[in-house]
Amino acid sequence: MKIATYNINGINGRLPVLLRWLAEAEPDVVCLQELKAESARFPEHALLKAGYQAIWKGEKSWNGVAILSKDAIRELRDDLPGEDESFTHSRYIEGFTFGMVIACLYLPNGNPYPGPKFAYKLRWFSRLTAHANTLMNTGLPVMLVGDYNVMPTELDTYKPEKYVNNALFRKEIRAAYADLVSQGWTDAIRKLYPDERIYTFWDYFRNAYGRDAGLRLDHFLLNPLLGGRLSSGGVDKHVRGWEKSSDHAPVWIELADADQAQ
DNA sequence: ATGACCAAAGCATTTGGA
Repeated sequence: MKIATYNINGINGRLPVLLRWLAEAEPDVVCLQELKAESARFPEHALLKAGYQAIWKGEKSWNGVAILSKDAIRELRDDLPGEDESFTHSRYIEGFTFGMVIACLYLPNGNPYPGPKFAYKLRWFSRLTAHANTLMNTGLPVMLVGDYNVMPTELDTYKPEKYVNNALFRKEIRAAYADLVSQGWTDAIRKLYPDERIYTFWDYFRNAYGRDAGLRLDHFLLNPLLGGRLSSGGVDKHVRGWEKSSDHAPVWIELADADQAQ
């Protein structure tokens, strides 16, 4: 089965692009970020017509996450656990579908560094890591999918030196990512392509896509039950070149059936 | 160092994005 993640950057403005890509790529499950729409404005009907059931959590103007599935999907939670008065953004939704727990997340950008937004990003990350530890120990197949707003290593940006003091690449945030992964998660795309420069985002500015000045920000973290089923994956880079495209491209992986995995 | 391009909100221009 095929699972994808796509920071759509406005689900209503880019609905034609999303539907075109869904018809072409035929993923079974899709995690979406940056809906930029209130929950009531989620295009549920158009997606049902395209064959997808959905769970979502929007908010006015910004953020917003959703999970689409060709099979029934049950919502498990619509935020990370814990208390934080600044935790009002719609950045996390977790569902159960195809026998797996799928967490769809949109980590804060965190710029400018240093500052309160970067501190918020670190706080958000530490709560994700705490909850990830809980999920890791459930005994269920789990994946943490979405826009992490983190380039994990120097291989994940076209120009590492330019990003040393950027919130997407600061050493604290790379350390937080490495700390999360060390719980036993597999970074699926990096596992499949250990040495390649693979990007999932190209800025609208400065012809970044044309110059391939990209960043790898969208990740699949698989727990060991799913890591053994990973069979392929990639970035639908051409979609970034479409008219009215998001600044991110869809990323996808394929898993072998549970009974075929070893 | 700056600005370049987008969407949303709301109807001009600001804000956030990464």
